[in-house]
Amino acid sequence: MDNMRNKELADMFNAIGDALEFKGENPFKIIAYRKAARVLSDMTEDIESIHQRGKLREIPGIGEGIAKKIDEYLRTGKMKKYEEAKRDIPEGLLELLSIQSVGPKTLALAHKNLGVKSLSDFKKVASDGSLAKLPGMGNKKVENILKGMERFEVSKERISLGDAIPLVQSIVEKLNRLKGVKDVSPAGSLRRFKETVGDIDILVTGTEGSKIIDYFTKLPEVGQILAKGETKGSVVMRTGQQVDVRVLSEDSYGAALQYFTGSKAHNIKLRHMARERGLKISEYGVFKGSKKIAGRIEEEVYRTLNLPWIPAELREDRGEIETAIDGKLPQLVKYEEIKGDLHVHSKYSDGSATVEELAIEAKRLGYEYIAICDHSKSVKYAGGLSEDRLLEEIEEIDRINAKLKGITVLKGTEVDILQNGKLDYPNSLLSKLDIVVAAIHTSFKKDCNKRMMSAMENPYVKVIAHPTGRLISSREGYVIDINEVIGYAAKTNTALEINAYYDRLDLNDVNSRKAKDLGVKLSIGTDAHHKHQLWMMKLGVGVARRGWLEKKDLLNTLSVTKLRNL
DNA sequence: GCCGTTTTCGGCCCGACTGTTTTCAGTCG
Repeated sequence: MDNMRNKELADMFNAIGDALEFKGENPFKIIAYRKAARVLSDMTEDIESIHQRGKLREIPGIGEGIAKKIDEYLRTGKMKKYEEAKRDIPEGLLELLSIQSVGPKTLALAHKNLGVKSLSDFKKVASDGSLAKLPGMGNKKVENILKGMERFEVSKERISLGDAIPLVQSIVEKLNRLKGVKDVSPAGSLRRFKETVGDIDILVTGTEGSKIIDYFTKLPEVGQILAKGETKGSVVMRTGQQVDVRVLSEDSYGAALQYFTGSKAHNIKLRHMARERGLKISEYGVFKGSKKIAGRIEEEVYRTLNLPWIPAELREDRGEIETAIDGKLPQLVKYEEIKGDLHVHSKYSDGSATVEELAIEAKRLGYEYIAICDHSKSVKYAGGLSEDRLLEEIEEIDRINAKLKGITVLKGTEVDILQNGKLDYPNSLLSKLDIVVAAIHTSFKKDCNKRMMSAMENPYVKVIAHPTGRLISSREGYVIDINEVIGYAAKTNTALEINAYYDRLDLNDVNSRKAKDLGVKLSIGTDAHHKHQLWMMKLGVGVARRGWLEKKDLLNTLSVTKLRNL
């Protein structure tokens, strides 16, 4: 619920952009609207407060025209330009732009000449030959559009990071085994650890491109081949994800990696800077006139602009380039600096592994500790522990700690924050634990701010778990003012969790950064319910890095002793 | 529509591929 106006305005400007594109307006005008939309949704500050201070024009990407429209909307609740854009175009038509090989020109052509208003109209004119007869169209184009429609109907969802990473790992391993392959690296939003990814991009250096592409397109998990050449192969996996592999020469590997990692906004800004210096950046290198001056590694590309290398997770055009110019980039936390997982479930509640199995797996992962935080008694559907059961678990943890060397099991709980704001266990019990994580699991619309704040006032509560409650694939989350929660966490010195479970990633990148800026510590927990889910720590670290977090901002980098004495 | 140590007007990020063309438009990443 945070910054709602920003989101509304961003959606409106994106819609205007789509409409103008459909109408064939000046492309740069369209870019301007989309840029304004992106800036608004990336902003941590509420647009209303900026508006009240009269500082709209100071936001980069917001000029006279768009500032006026924002003002109009915030004052009257309406925006004429937006109403106009919506009025002229049939509902749902612009969604068809997501069909592969269909862009604004093709769609406008079909709409004007053949009256296409929906997917079924569009399919009909594609199949009966009338679309192919239009000027500039032809049989091959229409064939591609029909293929695109098939894919459009199956799924247009972005892939979750938790599904994409294992898939990419297995492809990377297979490519690495092939003779003639030197480097293999994922690029794109996956490398930036964005919470969902569109298509998966993998870059390869090696000789004999066509052999590499041939091998890739014949992998057993490939369902359909979209394109196949000497430098690029594009496929749809049986599981539905699109994967592109590109083969490059070593002397342009860095430039290509930089280019294909994105984000688009980050790259546009870099190319803008290059232009000012009389340079040109492409996926093949940095050029001064026709002379190539960089391209082997990413560092070279950044160096030509007098910039330090910028970690992929920061490349969103959220101030990282300006900060790099000032030489003030954060020392992002590294996965190797994480000493343990601070939120894991065992068989005692709804997990599938025993405490000992989890401890052994944690040790194998190189951790110093793992915190077992099973559910508390009121959470019946998740096998919440009665007070006696928790005491038994505490005793078992003591026995395991005595037995196992090289790993410490921390006694914890994910104690429920009840409807009335009270905790599900008495303080006398909480005092026996190493770490108390508190969370809301019921009544998402009832007094969530008040309940969380009252939990933070409890001296034993060290962490608030999944503070917004959202599920990426399916749920909005609590009705909550996250800014107030973050502010109160700062005041009470309570840490907020970055829940690393792939469908949560909660807090997200932007809110984690906000928390850090207010001096709040963060705690990464996988919320794993199986021992094979502990790897998702990597996703949590990805979110932390996207949130500009450093080692000192996280509880997971503290020693066991310091954690216990929090 | 935005923006300015070359500009308040005239630019605006770059290249490949494909299919339709006979020199280029549209789409994509």
